[in-house]
Amino acid sequence: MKLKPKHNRERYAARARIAKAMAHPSRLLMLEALEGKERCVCELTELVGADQSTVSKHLAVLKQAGLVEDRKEGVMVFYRVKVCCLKGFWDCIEGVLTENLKTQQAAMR
Amino acid sequence: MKLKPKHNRERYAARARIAKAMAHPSRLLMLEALEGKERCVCELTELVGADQSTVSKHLAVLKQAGLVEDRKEGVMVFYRVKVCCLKGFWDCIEGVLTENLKTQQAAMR
DNA sequence: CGATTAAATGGTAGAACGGCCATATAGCCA
DNA sequence: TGGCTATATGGCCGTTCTACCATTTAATCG
Repeated sequence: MKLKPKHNRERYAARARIAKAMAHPSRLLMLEALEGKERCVCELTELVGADQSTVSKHLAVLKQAGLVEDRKEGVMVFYRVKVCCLKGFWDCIEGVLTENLKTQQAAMR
Repeated sequence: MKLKPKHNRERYAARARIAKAMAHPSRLLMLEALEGKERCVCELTELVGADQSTVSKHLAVLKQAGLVEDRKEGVMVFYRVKVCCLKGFWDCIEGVLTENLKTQQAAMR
């Protein structure tokens, strides 16, 4: 029995949406900074070193993807990581980078 | 002691390059299809259902990121996954999707 | 209330992406 | 050699992304 292609397409589209949300240096940086420790937008803005509005929009992307959630406290908004599966992601990315380095070194000989 | 920000920036840029290479439905589909089984471009083209040139370019992206490698055999080119750490990636993505579904269902009440 | 501060939103310009078509390249075979 | 097939590449165009600036919104505090 063949799987329904429509469903598969939607499945990969959904996956891609998540991956896309992570596919930016600033967002990765924030994601890592937010693991196990919530931070306000002002702190993240300082960390990233971009305009506050830019950071706010990046956070909206992460939130929309379901990767982070926020909490309002007075004037400030604190963000934190919402999911618990990021380690696998980091390990994978690092694994690829390590692999690439190896390939690159092997190619130099 | 503070870490050098320049290096950190480059590190996150490198990570983002990998994540970006995966952040497309067709590329995710191919990546999964290529796990443990090499396939020619024609087969992948059929699988994805896009123009052959489009698929070829997607494959170039995956290759450039170091995620797949290729092997020429006669007129055909066979691609296969080059890294061994994709499981962590899939698990992470699926984890987020599951989490999102849960959140969504909880919100309906 | 008015001033101040944190964050979000709207607007916009430039860059990057993604699709297809047309074309080039390369290997195979008659 | 000429024709056929599998891939890759170049070009073009519409869409999306990303950054910043300007402005709005919301909460706090005189």
